[in-house]
Amino acid sequence: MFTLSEENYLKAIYHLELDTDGGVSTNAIAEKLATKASSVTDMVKKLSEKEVVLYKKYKGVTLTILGKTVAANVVRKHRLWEVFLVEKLNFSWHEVHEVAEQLEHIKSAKLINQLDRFLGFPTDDPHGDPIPDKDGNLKIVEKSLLSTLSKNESGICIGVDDSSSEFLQFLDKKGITLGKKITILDKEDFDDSLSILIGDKKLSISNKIASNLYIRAHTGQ
Amino acid sequence: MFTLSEENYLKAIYHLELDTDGGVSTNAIAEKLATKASSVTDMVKKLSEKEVVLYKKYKGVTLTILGKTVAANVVRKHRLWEVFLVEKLNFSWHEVHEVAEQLEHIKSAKLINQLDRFLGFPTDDPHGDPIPDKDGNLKIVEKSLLSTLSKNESGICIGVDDSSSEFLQFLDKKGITLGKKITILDKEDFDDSLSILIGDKKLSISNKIASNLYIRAHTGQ
DNA sequence: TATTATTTTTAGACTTGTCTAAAAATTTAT
DNA sequence: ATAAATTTTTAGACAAGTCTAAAAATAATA
Repeated sequence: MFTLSEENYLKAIYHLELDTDGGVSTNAIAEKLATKASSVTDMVKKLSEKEVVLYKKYKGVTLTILGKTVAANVVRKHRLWEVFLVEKLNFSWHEVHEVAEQLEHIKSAKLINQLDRFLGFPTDDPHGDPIPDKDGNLKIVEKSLLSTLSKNESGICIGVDDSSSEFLQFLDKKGITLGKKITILDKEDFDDSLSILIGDKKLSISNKIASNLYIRAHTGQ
Repeated sequence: MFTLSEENYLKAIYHLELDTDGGVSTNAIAEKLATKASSVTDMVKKLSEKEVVLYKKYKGVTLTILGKTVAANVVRKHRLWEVFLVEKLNFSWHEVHEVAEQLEHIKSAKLINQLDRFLGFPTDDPHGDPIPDKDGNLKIVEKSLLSTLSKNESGICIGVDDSSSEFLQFLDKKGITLGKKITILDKEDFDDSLSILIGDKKLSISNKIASNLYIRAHTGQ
């Protein structure tokens, strides 16, 4: 069994490994968890003894198969609870993270299995992130950043990169939600801003926004 | 804000105060929390500084108004989650306690308000215990132990005193559930066992069982 | 490649919540 | 009312998880 703190470290390493090649650095973990590198070193030694990470001094950290399974399960719980909060308790997508951070540590296999069923076995959380299955496997979806599309290309908005409360509330204000079709009307060379069509509305967005929106290519018309 | 441990102490004191007159003893708290009296002394000093309990050395502990509010809120959360588990996730009443012990510590006012609404503002948990309202007030219901009824009296089963998994599973096996009408057919002087009619079934139960079942007097035929 | 800068680890300390063992207070019983 | 038994508190220790400051290793640069 793992403590709350251990679970948080495993989750952080899990997320960092997804966009790092090779081991994850002590500093990276410290930054993600808003803690100190020295604390990370201590914890990583403990996790290594528990055989959930591989650790060689000064050489970074990687999850073992076991560690990956544990971490994915925490992520699974986090995302299932987020779905619950939005679908059943009328939370907005920008309000769910903080509460899910707590709920993800509740220990009960039955609870999470029944919750999964109750929610209709969802595959994605409210931010468009995939929910790991019981074995920790992630569905991989072909996705591109909106900023990489060319003029006249279009696609379906399927996720966000930055899921901070501020960004999500900004999207709400602009009417940008998951599932909507977005078409690039124009790209401005000067500042890389975009003119887009979303639903039936025309909108101008900065490159920073476009670099935080994931799009699934819209095949056919 | 209170730590998980502090919340558990407050809850224990809250429950103990309900059936104790005067302050609650250090030993009683220790027993309820399966800890040592010396640990209780330490914690009680801390709670006293936080002004949630009144404490005089060797004289026992009582909750302040603030402490009572905090404790009642934890109990409220515990019982609302129990309703959720039974009503929405198909848990049996003997399975909910352990999970609710974890869920009761999740901190989010919106979560608990929305959960309450989602469940239809329930007034009782699956064991028949009342759910404190937002201000911590408990509905008081006139109830008697089944063992105190006389021959030919009857009432509705509305709760249990012992809510251990073992007892609840025993009740399941015998078909004794909340809401059922129970009539005393006979009382045996020798061992104080009872012959009862529950629904359309005749049953013989020991005094120990009857001393753990709460009954609401059934006025009128 | 020698030197500087950065990253990582170690050493020692602190907090929270717990424990054991012994001392002090209270209660019970003779 | 004094002695014995019980309860409660104190004192000191420990584990988990964190921190700061200093030392060691690695990486970057001149």
